[in-house]
Amino acid sequence: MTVTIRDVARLAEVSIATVSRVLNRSKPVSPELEEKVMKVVDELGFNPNPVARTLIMKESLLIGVLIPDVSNTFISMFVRGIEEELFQNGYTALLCNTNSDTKIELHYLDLLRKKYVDGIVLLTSAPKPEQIQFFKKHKIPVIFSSHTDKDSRFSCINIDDYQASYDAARYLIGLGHRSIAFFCGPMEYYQTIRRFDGYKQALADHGVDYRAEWVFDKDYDIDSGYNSGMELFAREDRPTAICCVSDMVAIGAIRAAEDSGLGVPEDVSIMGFDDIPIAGASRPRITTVRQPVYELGTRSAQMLLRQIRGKEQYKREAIVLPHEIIERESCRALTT
Amino acid sequence: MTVTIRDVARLAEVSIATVSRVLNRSKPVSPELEEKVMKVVDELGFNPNPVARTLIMKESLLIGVLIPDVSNTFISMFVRGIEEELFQNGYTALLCNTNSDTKIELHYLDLLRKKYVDGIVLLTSAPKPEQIQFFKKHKIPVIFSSHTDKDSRFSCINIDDYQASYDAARYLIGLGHRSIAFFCGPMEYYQTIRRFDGYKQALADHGVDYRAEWVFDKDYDIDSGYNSGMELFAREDRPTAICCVSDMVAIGAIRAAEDSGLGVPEDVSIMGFDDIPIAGASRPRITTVRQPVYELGTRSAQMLLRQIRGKEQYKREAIVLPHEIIERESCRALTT
DNA sequence: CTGTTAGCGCGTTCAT
DNA sequence: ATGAACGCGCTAACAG
Repeated sequence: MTVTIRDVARLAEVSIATVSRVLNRSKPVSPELEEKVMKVVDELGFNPNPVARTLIMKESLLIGVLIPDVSNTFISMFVRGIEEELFQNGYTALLCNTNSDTKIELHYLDLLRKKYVDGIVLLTSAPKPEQIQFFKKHKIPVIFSSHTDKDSRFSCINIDDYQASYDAARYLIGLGHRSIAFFCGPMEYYQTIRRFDGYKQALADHGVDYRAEWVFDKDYDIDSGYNSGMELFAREDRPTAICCVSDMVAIGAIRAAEDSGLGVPEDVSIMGFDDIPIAGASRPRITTVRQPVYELGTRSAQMLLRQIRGKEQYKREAIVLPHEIIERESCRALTT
Repeated sequence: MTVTIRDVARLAEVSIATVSRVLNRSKPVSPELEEKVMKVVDELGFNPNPVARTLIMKESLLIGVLIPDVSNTFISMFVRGIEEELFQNGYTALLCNTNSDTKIELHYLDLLRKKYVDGIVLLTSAPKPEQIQFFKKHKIPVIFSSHTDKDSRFSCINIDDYQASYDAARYLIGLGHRSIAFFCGPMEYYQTIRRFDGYKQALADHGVDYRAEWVFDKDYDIDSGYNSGMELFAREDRPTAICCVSDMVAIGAIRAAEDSGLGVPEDVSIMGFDDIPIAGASRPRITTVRQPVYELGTRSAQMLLRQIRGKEQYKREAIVLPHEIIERESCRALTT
């Protein structure tokens, strides 16, 4: 049925070793034989079986991509970047949604190892001890994305979450706001903590009061933004601006504002994060902190490939990509 | 380094055949030996190497997922459904973005075959002859999603695109609209054609004029909707309503309306398609045709697994999932 | 430069 | 019920 290296060898009247050598250029072969082999290979449409190859070489051209949830736009754009880069290099992505559940993450990690993936890109809520442990033990090339993982010895790529959040808050302060709420993610997330710190520092540096009751730590989705918004807007004492942890949260918050009879940005300024496509098209267009998502993906893949190819010589990299404030319509200057 | 079946056999003082038999329950083994084996398996934490297994069994527990682009929300939700179901059953998804490019599709198809994927879920613009050819030749289990592929012998799952589009147009007609534009996808897409037919039939059945200059066949994204909108709204002779091929197109169209000084739904009613989360949160909330995306994904996976497990006995299935019109704020009744 | 041979790790006959 | 031996398709020593 399927044509094997043996069939090629027989028809070309050479040994299987020779066929293997011309196909992999692993050792010199005389031009005549090479031609004979290639001819038969073309005729038969021979394709080396990658599984058999993996069994020996311990390399599969497979990359594991561990993420919380693809249906999140930010993540799917990130994945798209990874996949694009991997494809260019002959690798394929194994998609693993974990919901940030530690058990599922570990389960997948183990599965990926057994499938001999050549490397793993990890996008997780925080670099968990179990994960660190896993990669210390198994030495599988890995990139931690969206983390700035100082202590550990693993490569990582991220924006500067602290600074980005600081900049967002400062931007609002620059607009004249003195009461700024913060709609962030769960406080177990390393990312959340960094951004929260940036936010607080910006307030502190500019003499703006920090108010714990204006911090809502729900999740990254629309509903979280909406619920936080409805809760906040029902109070008498409202802030004039809100920093959101994602554009989706911002959209939920804007929705909540309208449902509470508040105008954005007339009554309350709302700032997003990520700059997904919808941010520039929604009403109002959302002022946001742009992350180079797609590039985060391609760069992750590139780093991982460098690591895979560099083997032992590879030196850990820690890349920080620039963020940028995109001014649009959802935040206005306070002219008291 | 890695523990193999041989290590287990040695420590348990049995043959590797016995170990294999208890692990796969392929043949009866005496209780005593079974216990001995399991004990050693646990102690060593032995995991059979799936690659070696694949080489013999020709099954990999890998499923190829061929899609145009994950970063499209509709698609990423679909993929999420697939992945969730596969995970429950011990399978893993290989993600393949093709941009609907026939060459890339074929390239991936061939790659997947060589990796011995157990099956493939295909979400493509149209069931192309090359694809039909491929699956006739290689007999790999496959599900065509978002296609109602009558002629072919392959299983498929979809909503009724024709009827859904018909219903959308009729809904608008029921609201009193008599001039309805259609923002659809590329006419090479089978899906586009079906929906276009449904739209035209609805107009015909209700005595509404069809106007070719009100049909814009761009793409499924925000920009397409925006560009079509800007072009249409610049004209003197405008329709009172628009049927869009996706919620993203609707969002672009709404944006274009506002940029053209038009209110939605006061000046123009705009209807979406898909009902992605953003549809219910954007301003105005988008009236749309709901597709059960996530279920489309899980059902696709289930069908594929049935096919894989049923082998020869499996009979082709063609499932049509229900759609539903979700009334929200972007369409209004015309009170002339 | 080329061919022969021994595995990679596992499932499965074929004898016992 | 159990074990020895073979082979899945390929790469990499090892001879020549």
